[in-house]
Amino acid sequence: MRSKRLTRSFYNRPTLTVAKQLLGKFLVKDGKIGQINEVEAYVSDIDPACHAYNGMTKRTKVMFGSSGYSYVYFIYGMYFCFNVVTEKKGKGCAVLIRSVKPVSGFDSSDYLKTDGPGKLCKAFGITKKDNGIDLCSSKDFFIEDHGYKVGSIKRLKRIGINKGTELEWRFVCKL
DNA sequence: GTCCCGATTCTA
DNA sequence: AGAATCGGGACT
Repeated sequence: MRSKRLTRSFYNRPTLTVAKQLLGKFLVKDGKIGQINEVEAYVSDIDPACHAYNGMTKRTKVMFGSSGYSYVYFIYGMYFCFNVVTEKKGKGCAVLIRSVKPVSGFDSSDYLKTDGPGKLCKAFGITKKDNGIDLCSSKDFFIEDHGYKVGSIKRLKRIGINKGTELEWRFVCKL
C-alpha cells in the first residue's frame, strides 16, 4: 500500500481512539522515519494529569487549537516531549508519542535511541520550534499510514505522573 | 519576583 | 535511589 498522510479527520476523533490507531503509523520529520509503538492519551477535562486540565495557559494554547497540530513541551530542564492534538477545537486533548521503532534516516548515533518520549525528540531533532506545527499540511513533519496492521495492543497505566494514575491510557504494540 | 516541581533519562 | 537541569505556572 502507498503511504498516506494522516488527515484532520483522523485526529479529530475521541483521544483514546486516535491513541490506539496511531500505533503502527510512521512519524516522519526531516527525512527521518520511525514507526510508533507506544503512546499515551491525555483527555483534558476528565484527566487531572493532562496539561490542559486547569484551562488554557501560554504553554497549552496549542492543545486547545485544531486537532492534527503538534504540541511540544520542555520538561525536566533538558528534554522535550512530542504530542499530537486530538478532538475538536477547544477541547484540550492530545496523544503523547512515547516510543517509535527507527526505520530510516537516523544518524548512527541516534539509531535505536528512540524508545522514550525525550529520547525520540532528541533523535528526531524535535524542539520547542516544532510546537504548533500543522501535521496535516507541514512539508517535512507529519505522520503517515503505510498500511501496516498491528497485532494485539496492550493497555497499561501511564508513566511519570502523580495524578490520574489509575487510568490505563498507555497503549503499546509489538512491531 | 519567588519558589516548587515536572507526561525523563542515565548512573549506581 | 539520586542527580542533572530549567521553564512554566501558582502564588505572594
